[in-house]
Amino acid sequence: MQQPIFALIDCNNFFVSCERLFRPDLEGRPVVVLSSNDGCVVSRSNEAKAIGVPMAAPVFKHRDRFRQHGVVQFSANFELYGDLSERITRVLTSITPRTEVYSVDESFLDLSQLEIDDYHAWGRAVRERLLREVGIPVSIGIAPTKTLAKLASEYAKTEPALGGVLDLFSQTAEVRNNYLLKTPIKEIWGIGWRLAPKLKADGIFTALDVAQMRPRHAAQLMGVHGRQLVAELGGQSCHPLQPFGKVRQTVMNGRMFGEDTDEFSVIESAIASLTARAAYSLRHEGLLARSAVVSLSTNRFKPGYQRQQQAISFVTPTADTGQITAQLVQAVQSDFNQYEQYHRANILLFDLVGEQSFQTDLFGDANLEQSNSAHDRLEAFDAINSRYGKRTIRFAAEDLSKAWQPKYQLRSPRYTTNWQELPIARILKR
DNA sequence: TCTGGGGTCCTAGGACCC
DNA sequence: TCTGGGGTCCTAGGACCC
Repeated sequence: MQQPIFALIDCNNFFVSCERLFRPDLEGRPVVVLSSNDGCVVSRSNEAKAIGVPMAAPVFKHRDRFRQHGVVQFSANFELYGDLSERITRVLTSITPRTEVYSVDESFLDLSQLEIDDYHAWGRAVRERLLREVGIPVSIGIAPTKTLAKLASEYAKTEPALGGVLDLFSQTAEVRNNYLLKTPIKEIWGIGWRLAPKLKADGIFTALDVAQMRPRHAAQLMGVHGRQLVAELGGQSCHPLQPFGKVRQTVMNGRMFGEDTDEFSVIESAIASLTARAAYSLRHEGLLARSAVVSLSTNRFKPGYQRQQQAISFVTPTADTGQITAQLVQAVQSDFNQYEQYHRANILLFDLVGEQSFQTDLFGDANLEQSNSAHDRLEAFDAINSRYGKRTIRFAAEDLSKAWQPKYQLRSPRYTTNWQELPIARILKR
């Protein structure tokens, strides 16, 4: 088996870059994209980083700074970002099918089967092509392991002299070690805020220190991940390319409400809507759930924070929106307290099985006819929505109330996925 | 007043069994 | 009834990622 050669293609400030694609007037200005309810900063342009807006900053703490520097704000427009992400994936898979879509803005490619003389030049060409065909700038790191490719892409992003590409694969061990030496541990993929102080207490400060740890020692401090981390930083690959993605284990859907509520009908409406989305994901991927959890909570930043949670399991695995909603609403009702101000609802579907392979319960045969008719009904339901637009038909419970819906006051048009919101070009005669 | 959403994997500890 | 070792399964929580 040939050694893999990984390229990590990482979109620069992805959400902000998507917004700028349709607003070229925002080039050079500080821009941020905000999470649901316009609560936190989730993407920042370089100019926004430069004036000191931290990642995940709560917006209300930075209002003054935003005003002072004329920071342009957008509510997250995931439909737009998802569509542009797919366009990038299409280009990358045309380069090689050995592509793993790691997240909405990152993909790993295995280059070991391609004939490439000069990896840096290859990276530059891919970068140019994505800029030309999709319009999104990327950074590219190339290395013998995913962890090193990730590290390389960070330098490709921040050191302009590299032209957006860092090839650590073709470098000598000495050059590679120099990069490891100047990388603080918290920048390493897999070391977060809990492990970093623990390692520092042990005298480990740089990626090179980690690479030189005894594997046993690393395992003691960080569990099995530690051992893998030492190997990966040393150039020995532990995380193979997963071109077909990982099999999904759960479907989660949760929202903070636009405003807090003590009305059960509002909560019922939220659960119905969250379930509709989650169950659709199941059907879309040909999956059924055997179990679910639903939880309600009050605002965790207010005194008296409460969280209640109920688990249910289904007699027969299901992706039926109506059935799941009914059971979740019933479960939540038992603990509902009319004197609480609820702030958030979450649902989690798990114990997933493929719809082909699921085993019926003891009474499966008796239910078969019923379950087939439910299946046909949902198929028609999804077909209508796919043809005429999302939520063209929906369950009545979803519309009991809109009070829970998050606010997206600053959302840009869905330029590429909604006919009503296409950009309009005007040609001026002169 | 205002603090995101959606995931994965590992581990420690309890319950239960022989 | 108590004692001890060792195995399995389940669950809650921790840690990480984007």
